[in-house]
Amino acid sequence: MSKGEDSRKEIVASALAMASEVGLEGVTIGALAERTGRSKSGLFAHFGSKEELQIAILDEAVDRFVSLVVSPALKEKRGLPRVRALFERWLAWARADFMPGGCIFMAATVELDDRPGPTRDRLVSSEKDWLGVLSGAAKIAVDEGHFRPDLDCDQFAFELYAIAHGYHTLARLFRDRASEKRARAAFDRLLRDATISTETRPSARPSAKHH
Amino acid sequence: MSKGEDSRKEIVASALAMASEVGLEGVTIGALAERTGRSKSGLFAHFGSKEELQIAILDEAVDRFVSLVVSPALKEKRGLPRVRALFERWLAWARADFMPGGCIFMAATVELDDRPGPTRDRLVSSEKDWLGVLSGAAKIAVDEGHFRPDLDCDQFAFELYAIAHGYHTLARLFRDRASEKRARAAFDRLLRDATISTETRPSARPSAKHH
DNA sequence: CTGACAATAGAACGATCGTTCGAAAAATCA
DNA sequence: TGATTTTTCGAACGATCGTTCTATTGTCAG
Repeated sequence: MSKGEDSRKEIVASALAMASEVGLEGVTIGALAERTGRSKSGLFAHFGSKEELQIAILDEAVDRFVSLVVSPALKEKRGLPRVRALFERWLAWARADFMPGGCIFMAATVELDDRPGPTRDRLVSSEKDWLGVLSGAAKIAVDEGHFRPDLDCDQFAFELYAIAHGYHTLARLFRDRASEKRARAAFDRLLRDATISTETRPSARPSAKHH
Repeated sequence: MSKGEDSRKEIVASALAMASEVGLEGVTIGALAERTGRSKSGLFAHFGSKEELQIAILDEAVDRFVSLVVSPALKEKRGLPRVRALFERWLAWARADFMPGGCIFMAATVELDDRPGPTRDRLVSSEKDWLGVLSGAAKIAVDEGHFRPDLDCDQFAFELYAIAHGYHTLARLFRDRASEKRARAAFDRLLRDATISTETRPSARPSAKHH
């Protein structure tokens, strides 16, 4: 690896940590330069614009997310074990030490939801992918017979997403461990509901088809 | 009302709208002055510091939240109707036209969770209050016999909180109406679980309760 | 109408923002 | 090694940041 790639990697890693604390916009060229012991212009030359730096941060985060959350979970057995792994690793991701300010995606979502542009586009597509992974994992669990056949997998993904966001928000705001227990309890309830077949519920009839 | 109070109100209202789009830190004195047709220093004099302006924004948001969400819901019948009203009004709040950038509390939470100070303290206490209202409403529903007696009301509040945050996040990120349906479905599932007593869950049994 | 006081404006402050440019230093290749 | 390219730096740019002054305007009671 060339020298340039090396220092770019190092800069982006530092920028990722910084962005998790102060947001993508809060990662200032000057502050990042000082943090990494470089000159403003020397650092700036690696990216060409602040927007490119922000995209580099998001790309780095996606890479790490895939290698720390998605890939390991895909090595778990298909179905319920994989769904569990995705959830557990997601929780762990949100407290990763290289993001001392919390999940960068959740921070970026709030920051970018009103600012059209390539940075936002990158975030939207990666979040869409992630929801697809969650929904797909649920679908596999259905196929494996772990979940009920009429489960709405997109709905399952939404609720999983909501639980993780609720956990993250409250854990960071109140600085306690309680919300982790709450999140796990909510996840258990979600699993219970996905597992139990519909005919055991009052108003449901044994359905053959889903979708 | 004096002239000063009048313009302060007007400034804060404009600042609230702006903060929902660009965050509390993004509300710059200069931009806000131009937006409200005033001089920087004239506007600044109303607050004395940017931090005070941010607190004023949060206070204004709390006032509106109470009068648009909490108070009306408290006029609903105790128990389930009130819980429903809190949820529905919360969803509506998140799309209020005076916050074109979405819920200010959710934006502020991400922005302030790493920045200790009076602004963060204000936010934390108001979020704690809100979770207390939700939990309390669930408790009343238990007392009224609408929810099962062994319901964990704090857990209920957490899950309601998570659903609303998931809705808000995805609605703003993907700019579609789908997440509203998802949120309502998740809420229904939450209610179903809070309603059915625990002993009916493992095995199927036609319950008497429905809404 | 006048005097007191509140509200707003204008100009300027040092600091920092993202960005540009040309030169020095370091790394790479012949 | 010498030549060349890549990487880094220092200085400066105009713009904007929050904030502080002083001066001017507007409001309102006596």
